Amino acid sequence: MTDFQPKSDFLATLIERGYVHQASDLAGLDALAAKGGVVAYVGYDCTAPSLHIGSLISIMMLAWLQRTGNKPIALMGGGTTRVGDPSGKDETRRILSIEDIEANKNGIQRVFSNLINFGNGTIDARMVDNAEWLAPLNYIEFLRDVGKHFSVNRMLAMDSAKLRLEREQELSFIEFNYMLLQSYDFVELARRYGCNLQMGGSDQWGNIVSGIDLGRRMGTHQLYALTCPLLTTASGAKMGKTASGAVWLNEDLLSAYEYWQYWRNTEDADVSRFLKLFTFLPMGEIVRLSALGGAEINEAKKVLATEATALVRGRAAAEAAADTARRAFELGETASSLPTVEIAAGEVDAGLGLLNAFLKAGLVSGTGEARRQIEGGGLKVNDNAVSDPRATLSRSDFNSDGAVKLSLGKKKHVLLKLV
RNA sequence: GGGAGAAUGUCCCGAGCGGCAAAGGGGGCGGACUGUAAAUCCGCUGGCUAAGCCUUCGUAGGUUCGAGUCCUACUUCUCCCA
Repeated sequence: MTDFQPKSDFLATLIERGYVHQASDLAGLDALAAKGGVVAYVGYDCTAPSLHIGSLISIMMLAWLQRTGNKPIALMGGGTTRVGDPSGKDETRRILSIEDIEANKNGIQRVFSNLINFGNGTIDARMVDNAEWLAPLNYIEFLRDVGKHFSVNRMLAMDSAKLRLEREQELSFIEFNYMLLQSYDFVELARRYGCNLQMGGSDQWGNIVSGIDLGRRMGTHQLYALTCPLLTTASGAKMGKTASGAVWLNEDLLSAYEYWQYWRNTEDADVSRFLKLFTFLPMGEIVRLSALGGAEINEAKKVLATEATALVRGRAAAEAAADTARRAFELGETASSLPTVEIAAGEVDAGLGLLNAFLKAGLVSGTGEARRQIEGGGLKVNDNAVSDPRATLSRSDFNSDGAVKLSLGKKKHVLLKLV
């Protein structure tokens, strides 16, 4: 892959920035991309009300595709989610109701318009839902038209099924069918929209290639596959997980400030890779930032955080998050833009215990945890460590704006504000 | 259909002669060191109105002063035979 010299901007960019893990026919795809002839899709399951950063790479691939003169399609798995993809999963996922799937779909769709332009022009992106053609399918017809092209022997040999079988874990028939549906999606998109490339995470390789195969058997034009690596951090953790859960792309599930913080806390060894994958910064700038050593690399992390946040949440939100962080961490100020929780003045006057104050602020999950954190020196009120679990909050702890700063550890701060 | 085994702390894996809030590990959180990094070291990791009280070992009963541990039934999963 490294010795391939792409002629198209699309592949040149993707390869240079580290998006490419595996591809079915690089030369053929390159030729197509060089003349702006690629129509590529990525499918997204509707299993949660928002995508998280695990899906961000593939969205970036769609964005680059458009920026290099080709047409992206974002496919919502409104149909396939009713079945459940077994790829890379140990256990059967619970089957979601159709209402949940629809609600999730509505949440997921929102992110895309930040990164991709939708419309009716040749290069404008399309958003489609595979429920459109999967839901009305007739079982017998589907078996005759599509099912006959699949070999169970071959399907059993593919990783998604093989792993389950080897580990003697349940693989239900409904999941086993997922591959057929995803393959059929590819064919359907080829027929409807001239789609000729499917991209996705490396765990999707089997499903994608089997779609190419189905396309050939069902007489579509030549189809291509391109996968990106599944991301882990330099220290091996899966990306997108934090203490409080996934790193969501939607604002209502994770504030811009917290999203910015996620990127700010990137490990040194990941900075260069993430700048390439999760920003549109030109390579020259990335090379310069990546060369920063020691404490200076923090500058690069701030750029990464702001750029990555701007992509998904908008430039203004990203700048605001950066500013909040700068005040809180570098100037030691109590920035009024920190996450804020309101509290009734009467509650404070009645004598509010610190334990419960931290609980209200959402910094601890219970007073038990608050007690433990006090023992470990992890709780601070207005930057002063708390030592007495029986202490209470009083009016004098609040500043002139009627706010106290409660902190858990060095990074998590919440303002309690009187109302 | 017959036989054998398993289910443990609401993140996961996993020990547990009738005295158990229950070993150990991973993960996570906090502290120290740093640079809001990694690595390393230390502490914590059921809930609460907290020297006490309450609720936990698949479900429901039973034996016992006392049950995660013994008995019975049920549920689910795995394996072997058919």
